[in-house]
Amino acid sequence: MQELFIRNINKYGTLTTEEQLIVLTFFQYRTFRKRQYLLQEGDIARYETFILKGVTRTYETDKSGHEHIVQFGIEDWWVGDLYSFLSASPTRFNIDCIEDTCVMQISKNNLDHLYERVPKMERYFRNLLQNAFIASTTRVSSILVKSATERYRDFLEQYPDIKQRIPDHYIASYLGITPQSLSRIRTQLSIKINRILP
Amino acid sequence: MQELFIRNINKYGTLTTEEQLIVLTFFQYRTFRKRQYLLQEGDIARYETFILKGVTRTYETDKSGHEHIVQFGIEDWWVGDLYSFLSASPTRFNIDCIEDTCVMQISKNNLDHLYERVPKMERYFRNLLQNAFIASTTRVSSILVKSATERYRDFLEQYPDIKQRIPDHYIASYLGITPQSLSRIRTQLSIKINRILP
DNA sequence: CGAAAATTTGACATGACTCAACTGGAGTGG
DNA sequence: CCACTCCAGTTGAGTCATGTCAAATTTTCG
Repeated sequence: MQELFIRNINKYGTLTTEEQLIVLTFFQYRTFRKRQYLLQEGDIARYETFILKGVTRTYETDKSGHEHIVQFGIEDWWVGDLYSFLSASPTRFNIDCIEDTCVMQISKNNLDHLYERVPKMERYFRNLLQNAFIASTTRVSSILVKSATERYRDFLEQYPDIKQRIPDHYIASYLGITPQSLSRIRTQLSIKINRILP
Repeated sequence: MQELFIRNINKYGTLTTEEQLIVLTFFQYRTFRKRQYLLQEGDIARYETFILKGVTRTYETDKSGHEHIVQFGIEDWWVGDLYSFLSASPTRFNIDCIEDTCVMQISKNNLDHLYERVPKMERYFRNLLQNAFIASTTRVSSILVKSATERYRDFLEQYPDIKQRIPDHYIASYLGITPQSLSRIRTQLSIKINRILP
């Protein structure tokens, strides 16, 4: 399964077989059960995490106790709290698994060493961060600019396959609305569809 | 003024004097007037931009014609549309100047060459992107989790000096609310303050 | 099968928006 | 330098989208 990881790295500059082996020694393979935490509010994020298989949710709890999902993680994607990881300060996020999940993890120390040992990885992470930043910017713009209905449609389009793997109330939380509102949006949309396909 | 730029780069691994000179050859110094566009919707973002002096706003126009500010740019910060820049596709953002603004700009070609010529810059941009990504994640979380009033207070705290330089209705747009709502929030807050300091 | 969780639905409350009018200050042209 | 315009900011009234609370229904999973 770890070849998914190597393939991901090779997207941004191919590693030699030897480099691949070196890189892997800096990572730790781990598995998590459904509902298990990868990270809990107040912890320091000791690892950055690449998902080989499974789904995670990164969420924050507001002062009235409601959860807000900031990001989903799926195969071939990184999750973590970069701020906590880099500054060794307590995180305000929780990350847990929606499915049983297999990951590769790297510690701050190992990451620092990895950059020295395999300089190509500097470029890999730069590219990764470019994509993550672009995705995050798109998310900001989408929350500001679009209606809940549009955001839901975009979500379905962007993750057509993920729909079956994530309960609706999590999607609602990600969209920034209540499960009740999402339910109403869905009936609205299906009414429209039924007008065309009766 | 350009020493601000060099100092910024040196935050993440010091350049030799020679490297500094090389780096500068890849950049272009430019000035923009207040209200002038750095980038317009539909353009391809040819440059990434470091602000030496001035203030910019990056905004998007929704289908009913309302503007939504995604980011402000001030001294010592980068602005641009990274997606458009990297993919050479038309941008959906506008960037214009709130004050007369001086910048350093680099093209995609020059940036690619720069990485080869001065590999340290790879690390600089990685670190830059880390910070940008963290900032963007914080913004997402803040929009999802906090009320408009809280976000306004956070904004004032985060940019205490910027308040005088940015009209309120831009701040409202950045917060994702109308100028009217912000005005009401402000009177609410001043009422509360006056109760303590009558 | 049965308990717990997820989803839907209804009634009502509320925060934010729209539209519109008014105020005051900044900038411009005669 | 003043008069005028224009734009930002404020305020009020009414509306609407979304939230809250509560309950019914459906689905999931031990």
